[in-house]
Amino acid sequence: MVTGMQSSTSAARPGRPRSAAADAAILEATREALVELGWSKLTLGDVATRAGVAKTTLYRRWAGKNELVVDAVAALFDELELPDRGSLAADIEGVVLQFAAILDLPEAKSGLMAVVTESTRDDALRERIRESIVDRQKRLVLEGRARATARGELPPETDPEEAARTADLIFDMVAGAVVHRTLVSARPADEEWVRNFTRVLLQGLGGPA
Amino acid sequence: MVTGMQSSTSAARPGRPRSAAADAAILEATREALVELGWSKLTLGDVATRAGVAKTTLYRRWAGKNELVVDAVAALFDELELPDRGSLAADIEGVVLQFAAILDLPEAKSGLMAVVTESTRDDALRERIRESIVDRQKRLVLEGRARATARGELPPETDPEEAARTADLIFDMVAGAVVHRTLVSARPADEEWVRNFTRVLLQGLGGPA
DNA sequence: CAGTTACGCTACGACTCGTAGCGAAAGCGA
DNA sequence: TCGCTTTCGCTACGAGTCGTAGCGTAACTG
Repeated sequence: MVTGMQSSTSAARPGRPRSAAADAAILEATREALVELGWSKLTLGDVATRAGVAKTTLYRRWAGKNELVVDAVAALFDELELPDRGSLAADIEGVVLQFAAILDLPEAKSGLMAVVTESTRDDALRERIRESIVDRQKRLVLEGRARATARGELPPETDPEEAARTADLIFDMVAGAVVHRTLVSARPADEEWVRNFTRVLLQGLGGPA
Repeated sequence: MVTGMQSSTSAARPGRPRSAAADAAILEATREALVELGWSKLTLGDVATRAGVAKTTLYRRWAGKNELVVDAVAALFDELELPDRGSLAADIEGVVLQFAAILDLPEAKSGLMAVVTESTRDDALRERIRESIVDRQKRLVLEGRARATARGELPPETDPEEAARTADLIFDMVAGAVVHRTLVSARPADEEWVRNFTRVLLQGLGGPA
């Protein structure tokens, strides 16, 4: 969730507690509005109406459109997993297809890209995106590499700093390619594309066709 | 420029001609406003004031914010070139560094991402982006491959359909990785990163470190 | 000079923004 | 049961932006 609450298990403060149901309804209404209206035409007043809460309630919990949409979209990426398919190539293909399926949702398309756009001028927002979305998924790269190393498909890493750099690079290459394919080229990241992508990623451009 | 004019060298229509200087001033003012205000806070009224034209003039030429920013940003990418550096790796590194430098401009960051975001809900806008930005740069991939094939660094393509698919894949991988590195990871695509990226792209993950 | 188009300017209704103020509701401890 | 505290829904508000219409003037053509 990562709302800006004062967290730290404040454990039963006095007064009326915030409605957890309202939180869920607001986030769901936000995703719904993203699908129907897109980012630019989404208004907080409309979201409040859809969620059945007052506009003021919404402003009491989120600072603005950006923060709200980050939370609404972040949940979509939490279901990503890396099932063990027996080989590095198969593992990559599997997780990339999952990622592509999520990115194919209209609420993910417009929501994620919009907050990334806004983050170019808002460092706090960028940090929030990194915490609640990006860094959480980087685990997939580390896990996949660990498995592949155990299988003997990749040489063991010696320099930990070098290893971290490579992990970041892989993440940028995988996520970047899928996003560009889906949003800019506007063509589906289907099985055939993923197969070709994985081949180039593993064997390079000179590899067998 | 790619404004929606009726083109086809309409050759001296009657009446007062549109001021070319106004076009240039508006696009320049748009880039300036993107730097200072970012996408979401950019208003067409402000752009008109900066450019020294009336707001109505602006609306007579562009349908809205999206179309205006596409034209304002497209020009930034036209200076990309592919100087012959003697090897495929060096060619790639050179053009990627150029691309990264452009993406580092604030007006490119916020402007490009914003219109891509809007294009998820506007097919006409996406097509406009493809025409005036994306497809124009795909030439770099084709040129680089042709050179590499001539040098013997890549096997000659036999199936033209397969060749086109691969070119699209490469473009998504290169552009996507640089964009993700620059905007999402928010770290510089400097020489070291580009060197590592190129190595993985050419030799794959299993290649020598 | 008449015809046509672009221009700058002003004004407008419609909409969204984010906030303030109010009374009522919901939880807590005494 | 009674206060105390916080949240809630609701209404209202000034400020700002949107996109368009109307008007008189400027620029160019035949």
